[in-house]
Amino acid sequence: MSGQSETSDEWIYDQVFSAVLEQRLIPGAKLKESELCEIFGVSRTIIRRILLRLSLDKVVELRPNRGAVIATPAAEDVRQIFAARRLLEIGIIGDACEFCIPEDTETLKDIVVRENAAINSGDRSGAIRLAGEFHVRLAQVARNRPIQDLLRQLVAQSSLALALYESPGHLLCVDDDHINIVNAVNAGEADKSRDLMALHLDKAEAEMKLDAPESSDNLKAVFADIIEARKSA
Amino acid sequence: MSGQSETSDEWIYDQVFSAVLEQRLIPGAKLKESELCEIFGVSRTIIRRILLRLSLDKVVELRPNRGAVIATPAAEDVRQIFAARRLLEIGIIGDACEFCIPEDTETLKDIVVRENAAINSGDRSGAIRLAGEFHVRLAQVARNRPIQDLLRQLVAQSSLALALYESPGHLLCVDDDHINIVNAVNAGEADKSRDLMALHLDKAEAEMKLDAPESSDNLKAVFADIIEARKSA
DNA sequence: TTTAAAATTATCGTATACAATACTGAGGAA
DNA sequence: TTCCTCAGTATTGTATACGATAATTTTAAA
Repeated sequence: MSGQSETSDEWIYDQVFSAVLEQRLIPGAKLKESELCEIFGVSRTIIRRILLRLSLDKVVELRPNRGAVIATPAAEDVRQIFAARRLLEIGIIGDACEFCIPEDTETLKDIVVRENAAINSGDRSGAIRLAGEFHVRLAQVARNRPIQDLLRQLVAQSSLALALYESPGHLLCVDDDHINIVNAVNAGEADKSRDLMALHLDKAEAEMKLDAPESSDNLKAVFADIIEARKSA
Repeated sequence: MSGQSETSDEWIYDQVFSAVLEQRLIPGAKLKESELCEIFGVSRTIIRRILLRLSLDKVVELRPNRGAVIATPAAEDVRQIFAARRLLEIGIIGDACEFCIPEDTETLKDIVVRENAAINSGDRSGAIRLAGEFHVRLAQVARNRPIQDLLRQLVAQSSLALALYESPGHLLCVDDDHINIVNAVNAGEADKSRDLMALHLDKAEAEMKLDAPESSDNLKAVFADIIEARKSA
């Protein structure tokens, strides 16, 4: 939509998104246009364009005449998001195995290295972002642009979900899932890659406490223990 | 983004999209903002928002400082779009069979009926739109909102591709694919549904002349015969 | 006649102004 | 009190103004 600004837009979009990943912006937080204008030094025209994009990616919710807030996906939404990811990612990994060239392997490994570095240095936003980029890049290796684009949206939503549903105090930790997948894909082992990916996605979903009652705006639910105590008394 | 205008936005978006489906706007056609403003009686603010959405859906291409044009997907893009659709639609149809309730069947059948009516009355835009809606609704029956949203984008791109690549003079004609799929899904026959859907998508892709050289802006390619004739002379 | 460069025009990109809507809090009635 | 109503304020939605970039035409020279 803009020449130089395609970059500026992207930057602001990423800044907001990073704030979500780092839980500086939690689901439900209000995004006042005028404040964002001051922060980023641009007019509402720009901010509103970015809010629209974020809303189309389901990262923020645009409430007519009532402003934008960080989206609050329900547990069921997250399950569906992961179901969609399973379909796409397991579906394309065969092609990824077929088309993977050394350069692709190089790129993927580099992402994993940087991801682990981010985890070790406590760069939460960077780690989540790189984890997401890994999955999107795999779609690129499969040589399917539309799926890559779709996956980008799903990954963004997954990242938001992570901020909402991960166990409190849960720290990101290094595991070998990603690097194992790269190696299997690089070796062209389609079946093994599929299995690894399936397990990895299951694990990622399991890490979120989707079964827990949503930390809701339902006060009775939040203070259920007190209500119980009063009943006994 | 707007209260009443969420509706108005949608309407203008659909009007532009319909023009594409009816080939009143062909790929490459320029969409001048000021003209769209006059036509729809709104300011550039609104038009630009809609153009941004159309571009995110890959229906129009936004060229920085050079305006918007109807997108021109390459043959390879269309193949990838259909590959993505196969993945999603074949992937979810099992769930559709499982969750389908009479009301869903009713809705789907109604779409097919209206689609056939549109075909018979020569309503090209309506027919293509309803055909697309059929596929999107099937994702809804599968109870997966994210996939439904993703499919909506893919279907929009497919429709654009249809305008580009269908055989010249090719008329839409009634076939039983959609109604057969509804019946199989309604009966809960997962395997049969999958097969029908796979064949249907293959057929839809095959109807486009993706192997033909693109009717390009490459003059030498367009007038290759003349060049050959002169060589012989 | 053709080409190249400069001036002109048109269109896009951003900021801002104004209008419409929703939020907030004070005052009054039940 | 507690609830409701009605200012006043704040925030969003749309239109418009202005500056920047690209397209076009004109003009002049080869």
